[in-house]
Amino acid sequence: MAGVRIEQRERTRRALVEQARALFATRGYGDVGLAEIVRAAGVTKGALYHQFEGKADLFRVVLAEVAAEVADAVVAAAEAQGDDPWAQFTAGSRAFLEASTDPAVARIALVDGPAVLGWTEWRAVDEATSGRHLVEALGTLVARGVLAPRPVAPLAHLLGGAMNEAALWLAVTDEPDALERVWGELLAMMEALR
Amino acid sequence: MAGVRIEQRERTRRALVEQARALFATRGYGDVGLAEIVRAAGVTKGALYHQFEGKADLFRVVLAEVAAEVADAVVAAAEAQGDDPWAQFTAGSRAFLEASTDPAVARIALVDGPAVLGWTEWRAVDEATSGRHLVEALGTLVARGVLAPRPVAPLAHLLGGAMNEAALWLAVTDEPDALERVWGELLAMMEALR
DNA sequence: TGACCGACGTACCATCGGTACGTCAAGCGG
DNA sequence: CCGCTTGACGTACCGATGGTACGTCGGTCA
Repeated sequence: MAGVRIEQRERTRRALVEQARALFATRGYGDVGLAEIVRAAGVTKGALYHQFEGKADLFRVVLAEVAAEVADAVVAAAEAQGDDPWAQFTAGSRAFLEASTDPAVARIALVDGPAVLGWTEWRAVDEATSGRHLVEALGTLVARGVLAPRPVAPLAHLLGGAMNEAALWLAVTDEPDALERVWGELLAMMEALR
Repeated sequence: MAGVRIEQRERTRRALVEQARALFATRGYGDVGLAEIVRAAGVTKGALYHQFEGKADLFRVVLAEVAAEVADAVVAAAEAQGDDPWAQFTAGSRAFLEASTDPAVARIALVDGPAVLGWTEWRAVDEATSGRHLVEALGTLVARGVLAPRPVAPLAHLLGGAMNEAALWLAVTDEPDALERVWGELLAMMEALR
């Protein structure tokens, strides 16, 4: 059978996640109540607490979705380059920067994420999505001799933090050429490591 | 006429800020209620709302205090060097990293700060404290020809973000030599800009 | 077909941040 | 020294919030 149960289940989960994502993105986790979320999704609090463990758990799912989309953009950009690891690295970084510049992404993934889930759990989500690709890219660069041998993990933290902060700045600034200026500096910073 | 009024005023403000800071540092802004804060400070909610505009305003004062202390540590470390601008730059950066590695500082200044006040206002606090010194240090490095002429603002964002992320990692990790490893990578990153 | 279970709505609760208002003493002009 | 003002604070209370208990109804399956 088609499974009316799981179909219904998935429909309410999708509605809750989508509406919660839209509300969290525009007004932030703290300023959005469950009543508003369930009203927008067309269900009740009973449905929400049946599908999720609570407000924070719903946010966790939203964050995972956002992070996965960003990671997909990074992978797509990297794969669009040939098999030049340096080009893949820079293209992936630029894709991350552009994707995270979306205010909705920045708000959920970079501002509320660490505060709601705690930094450690937030870091685990990042490590499972975009962060992993950054570590892998740096690893292959070292393995191929493009980068001098060095500990990859700390460098990934530094570069990731730099890109996160840059994305947050780009998300709120209104200078039209800000992205290119930041990207220029970031690229120079990465080139200097070569 | 010592001013019993302003003395009393300052005493309750100090008590509230100190207790709030301790509680926010250990359990985070969201998990600490006003009732607990005023109980620890030995006053009531009436006193809190007489001295502050609300919970977020109290947090704002706590954050300003923490940020000022970090900035003081940065300035002290930089001034301990002679008038070598590069030594001042690196010493200040290292002092920032060490100060922000304190879990209490990291939690308040780096995790909850942006979420509670919003990223823009949080950035303004940083810009008024540690961030300002970073921009100034980079400015003099460019002016003295130590660094090639380049836009300072984006670079400050990138370096500041890198150090923030590094501090957060150091605040939760238990590797004993993590600080030296991260510092080594950060120093290499900064040296590469020379 | 009847027992079971997953999905969900309703009613309710404790607690939270925030407000209104009363009280009391310090300050201050006369 | 007196009386009025005002700042500092406590008490009682409010609406809203996240979370829970429980009832119901329809799909599922032996």
